[in-house]
Order: sequence, then structure tokens, then C-alpha cells
Amino acid sequence: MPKNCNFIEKLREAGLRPTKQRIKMCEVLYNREKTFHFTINDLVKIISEKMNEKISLATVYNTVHAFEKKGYLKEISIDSHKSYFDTNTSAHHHFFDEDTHELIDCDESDIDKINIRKNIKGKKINSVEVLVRVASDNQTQK
Amino acid sequence: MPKNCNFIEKLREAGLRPTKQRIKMCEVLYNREKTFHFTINDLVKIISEKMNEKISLATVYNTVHAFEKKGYLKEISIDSHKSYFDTNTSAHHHFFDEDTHELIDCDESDIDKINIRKNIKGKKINSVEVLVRVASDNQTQK
DNA sequence: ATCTACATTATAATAATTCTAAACTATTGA
DNA sequence: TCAATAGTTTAGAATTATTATAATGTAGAT
Repeated sequence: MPKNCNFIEKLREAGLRPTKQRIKMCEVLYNREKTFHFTINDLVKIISEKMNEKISLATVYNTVHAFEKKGYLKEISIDSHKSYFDTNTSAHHHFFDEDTHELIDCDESDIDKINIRKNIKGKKINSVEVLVRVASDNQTQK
Repeated sequence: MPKNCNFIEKLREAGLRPTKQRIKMCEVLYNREKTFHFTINDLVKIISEKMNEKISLATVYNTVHAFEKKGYLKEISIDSHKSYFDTNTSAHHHFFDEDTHELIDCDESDIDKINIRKNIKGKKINSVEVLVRVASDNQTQK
């Protein structure tokens, strides 16, 4: 399958030049079954492991932010010490595993629609997101 | 009112020595009507404005983290670029004003109880928190 | 093929936070 | 009351994450 053609298209649509580095990053981010959650560090590590050519750290930062601005990535705030990004850019909820520091997407069906009873005058709601923190249940360990 | 006695007690209860700096920080944080949301920078600024004696930046970091560990403060993740802390340490929801970068607590009554339909095996839920991002409603400006 | 605007790169700069080690202080108990 | 000691504060250094810079490289248009 000529997979890269899709990425070249995708980049062009956003007005981003399809450079070697950006296509490489698309492959890492979007050639996946499931949505992908990562930190910049994770991404640099994956790229430097998977790819033969090297990529500059600055390019990874630039490209992630360019993708974010174009709506190809979404930043998730869970932990003020780490910036997570998500390839699922729709509004959705998350589980966060406090043992492994892993993020898990929620399906629409996992959480009922949230009803907000309060209004802040002159303000409209941009998003409503739930974070469910989980950790190993030591009760079952016995 | 001998307000500081309470803070000395509060610190002792947590096994923290009631030093001048810690009592000072308690005054800034807890002599308030409403819960207080702040960044370390905010706090340093407030202390250096309100107090006559100076306090070291390292002490503010140390003390905030000590208070957090003892459950006197809670860290809130909204923005990966800023660490917010909250004097309300109970599990509760927030509005975040994207214009002013201000955090607002939700009352219990503002948001219906969240029903989580998904289970992650071997994991128990530690907390469920909602973040409602709001911004100025330009529709009404007209 | 050449030009131009945009990208990439290594490195420097900045910002936030943590570490270090010396000086200080609250508590303990003689 | 007065050391002893264990915890605390402090300034500044070190570390880490991120952004800026400026030179070089490259995609796309002519």
C-alpha cells in the first residue's frame, strides 16, 4: 500500500510542506490501529529507534506543535510534569493509570453525557472532559 | 483572634515544624473566605508583596510540596505549561477560563454525579474529575 | 534551473524546578 | 537552661524541558 501518499496529502491539506521529517513523524503517529498517547520524549525515542536517519529534537518540537495547531494532535493535561499528546483529537474522556502513567481513551459509551448546571456569564463552554484516575486495586491482591 | 495558633497546630499535626516561613505561607493560603488557586509564581509574588521579610524561592517550592504531601494542598493539571495548586483538597470539578487563565471551583450541585460504565481490570478508581473549559462568548458581543 | 519562502539543524538561551551544602532553628532531654 | 541533633532555610549551582537563533538545506513555483 502506498501509505505515504496519504500523509503527503494530509500535510498538504494543512498547508504544511511534506518534508521527509514530517512524513516520518506521520508514519510513527498515524500508522496505528489505536490512538496513540505520547510525550515528546517518547516520540524522540521511538523515532530514533525505528528510523535509520536521525531527526533533530527541535524538529520534533516544531512538528508536534505544527500538528497541534492544525488539529492533527491534541495536548492532554494530566500531569503538570509531563506534556502528553493524543492522536485522537476529538473531545473525549480518559483513564489515567497512576501506576504505569498510561493514558487510556474512553469511548462515548463509557461515560454518560455530563450535565453542567452552572453558567458563567458571558462565557460559553468550549469542552467538558473527564479524567478518571485509576491505580492497582490492592484489595484483590490479598 | 489568635489565628496563628491554628496554623501552628495544623503544621504540628502533619509533623511539620512550625517555622516562621511555614506560618507565613499558611496565612497567605488559608486566611481566606474562598478556596485559592495559584501557581508557585503567584505565591512568591504575593508573599514578597504582603510580607516585609523575604522568603527563598526554594522554601516556597519545598513548603508547597510538603503541604501537598500532607494533604493541605492539591495539584491541579489544566495546562502543561503551568502547575496550579488548590487549597480545596477534596475531589471536585473545575471551570477553567481560557481568557483569563483563572480556575473556578464547582460545587457538588453544579455537575451531576458521573457514571463510569467501564472497568479496568485489577484497577480501582481513585478519582473522577471534570474540567470545563470556558471562554468569552463572542456571539453575545454583537 | 533558479528563486523564494519555508524547514531543519545544532547550538545557545530561557524558564521552571530540583539539588547542594552551609548556616540556621525548633525540639529534645540532660 | 543549654547543648545536641535532626529538620529547615537559603543562595546559588545544576538539571530539565522548552524555545529561540541563525546558518544551511529543500519543496514548490516560475
